[in-house]
Amino acid sequence: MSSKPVGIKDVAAAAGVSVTTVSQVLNNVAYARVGAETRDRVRQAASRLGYGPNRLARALRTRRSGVIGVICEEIATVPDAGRVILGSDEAARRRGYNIMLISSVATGSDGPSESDVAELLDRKVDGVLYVASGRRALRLPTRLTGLPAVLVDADDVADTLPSVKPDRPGGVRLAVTALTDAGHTRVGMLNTSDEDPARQSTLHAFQDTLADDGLEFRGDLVQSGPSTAAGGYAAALRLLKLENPPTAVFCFNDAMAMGLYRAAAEMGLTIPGALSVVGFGNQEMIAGNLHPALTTVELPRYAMGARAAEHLIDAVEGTPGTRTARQAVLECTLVQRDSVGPVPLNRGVTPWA
Amino acid sequence: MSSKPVGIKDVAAAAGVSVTTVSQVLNNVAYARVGAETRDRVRQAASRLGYGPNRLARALRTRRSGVIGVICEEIATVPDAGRVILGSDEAARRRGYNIMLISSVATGSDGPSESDVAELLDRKVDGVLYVASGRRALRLPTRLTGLPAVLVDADDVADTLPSVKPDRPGGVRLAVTALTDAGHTRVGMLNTSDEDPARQSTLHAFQDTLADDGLEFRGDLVQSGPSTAAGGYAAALRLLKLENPPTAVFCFNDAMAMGLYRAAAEMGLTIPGALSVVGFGNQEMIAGNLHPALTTVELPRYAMGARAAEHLIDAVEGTPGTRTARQAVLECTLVQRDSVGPVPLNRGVTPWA
DNA sequence: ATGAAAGCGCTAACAG
DNA sequence: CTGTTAGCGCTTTCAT
Repeated sequence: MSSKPVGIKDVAAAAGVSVTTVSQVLNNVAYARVGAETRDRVRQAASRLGYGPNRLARALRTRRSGVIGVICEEIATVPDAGRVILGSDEAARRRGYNIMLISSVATGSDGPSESDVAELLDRKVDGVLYVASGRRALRLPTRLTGLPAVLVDADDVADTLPSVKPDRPGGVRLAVTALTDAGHTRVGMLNTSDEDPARQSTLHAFQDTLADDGLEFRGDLVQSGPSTAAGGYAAALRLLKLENPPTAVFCFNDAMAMGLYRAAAEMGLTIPGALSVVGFGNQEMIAGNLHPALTTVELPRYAMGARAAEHLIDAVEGTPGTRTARQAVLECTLVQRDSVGPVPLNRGVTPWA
Repeated sequence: MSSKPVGIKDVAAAAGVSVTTVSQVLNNVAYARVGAETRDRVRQAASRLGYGPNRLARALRTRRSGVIGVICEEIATVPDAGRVILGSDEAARRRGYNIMLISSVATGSDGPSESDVAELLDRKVDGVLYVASGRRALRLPTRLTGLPAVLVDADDVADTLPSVKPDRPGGVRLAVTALTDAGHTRVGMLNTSDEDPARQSTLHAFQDTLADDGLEFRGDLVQSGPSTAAGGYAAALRLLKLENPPTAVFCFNDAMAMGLYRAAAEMGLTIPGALSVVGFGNQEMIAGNLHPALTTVELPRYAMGARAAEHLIDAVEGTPGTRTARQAVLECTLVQRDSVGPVPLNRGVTPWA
């Protein structure tokens, strides 16, 4: 109630100079030629008064708000949406920007709605970050044209916007290799049967890794189901009841791995003694709480957010036309816990010994 | 690249009126007396040109930005932080506001840092929402004084700010009652042993509910451990190995319930056949994926965010001094799934029959 | 080496 | 009923 906002005039008065000088000193204007002693006086006055520039006024004048709009799909339901937001926020703030967050619902192949974008446009954001919930190709509002934008975990149909995504194939390679490195040669997979853009690519990466390791791919060793624990359980049962079941299983996600745990327990198979498993996604809630704790691969959510923000700000500040690399692909990491072990003695290359 | 931003002047020119008239029409200024025909002309021109007011300029002039700052602790690690943010965003946008998001780390009993608040102040937000990660009492930066603020799931030490929180005791009652309503009389509890503000209150609510249902409270029926699956497992083992174990268990959170599932499985106790369980928190990742699916109580995260935003905006727009109710307490809801059943035949009031 | 003044796009008195 | 004008707080030419 007490303190009225202190403006540039107050600082000028306190320092005994004009507002011009204050502005130039505080903004470190290159060509400004101000005496060293004056500079000090200004800076001291400013900090003594607790002066902070009114960013609204500055934005109006400079046509640069220092705000980036972040449109996030399904923020409430997507696991770890918070991580990418944290990444963008921290990267943005390091460069003097703040983020304006808009949550949206994902509808079909559409990207942000016209009205979401309109709000951001009216707020004069310097650029927009679109955080997708299901890595798919989307169509973008026409109004967005002209504003720098970058996509997180998605492409636009015109393939004209920069995007940053996780290296999913690399991630599955990490997962599968964790298994083969432990000596497993019969490795199975629990894939999703859902309509998911990652379904095919995950399977292919699985096959490729096997091939690179000189292992034969056997179609019956991949079973599918809905990507939930229940789906994983059912698929796992089919997998483990095979005449010649795998000694290790890679799962499409951690929830399916959770289902696999149950199937294994029911069949008296201990993990990792009789069966090794690795998941995907590193849902802490699942992976950290399963017993034994699940080895899985983590998507670089934080880095994706940070990198996207960096790209965006580069585009905002760079000469219009100096677009940087269109696509950034970030590495996943393997989170090693306790679900991978050596090949059980009575199983292995020669089945049922 | 093509369209230059259309301003109020363009609309005025297109409609053949002055900017004043445009402003008044578009803002529905009460006392403005403008002909109906003129209004139409203005509105049509505006929409034809795709005019949207420059919110920065408007804010500068009206001293109201229409932006609320949301400081969120631990956005990346707190489960469902996204839900409260979604709630505040949707509520805010319904009233023409947008949110500027700042993520912060939770440090001790401190609230938002001085610098986080300073950034928001410079941006001229109309108010701030502070979303805490661990419902504790916190100290607020002095600079915040004068700006409307509301706390989500926390109190300030001075107890001077409005806050909105979940009715945890009510939630516990819901959980325990689900058990007693099914006929259980020997109900146990898995409590956290962590330093957690909710530890005591959860226990008390448990006791109170039992008392209200005319049930005796027995200290040995509550076992504690770290609030993880591992902690829940260990505590559950102690509980179930009691000479006279409970037929139903209420858990501090869903992770501990997950541990209880494992303990029960190892001891050959089926859920809900031999043992009923209800969790707390509704972590979908756990509750929905356990088998059988876990009955648990859900915190009103979305509603908390929405309500907090409503409160805040009321305070922003209301006559300074017309503060509404200081505290809002929102109800939890029971999410019924498959982990609660009747009292097993061979157990019950008379133990070991 | 420093200051005066114009103006970013809008709203709100005040005139007509 | 509608138009003119003066700022909101800042940056930035242009004078001095």
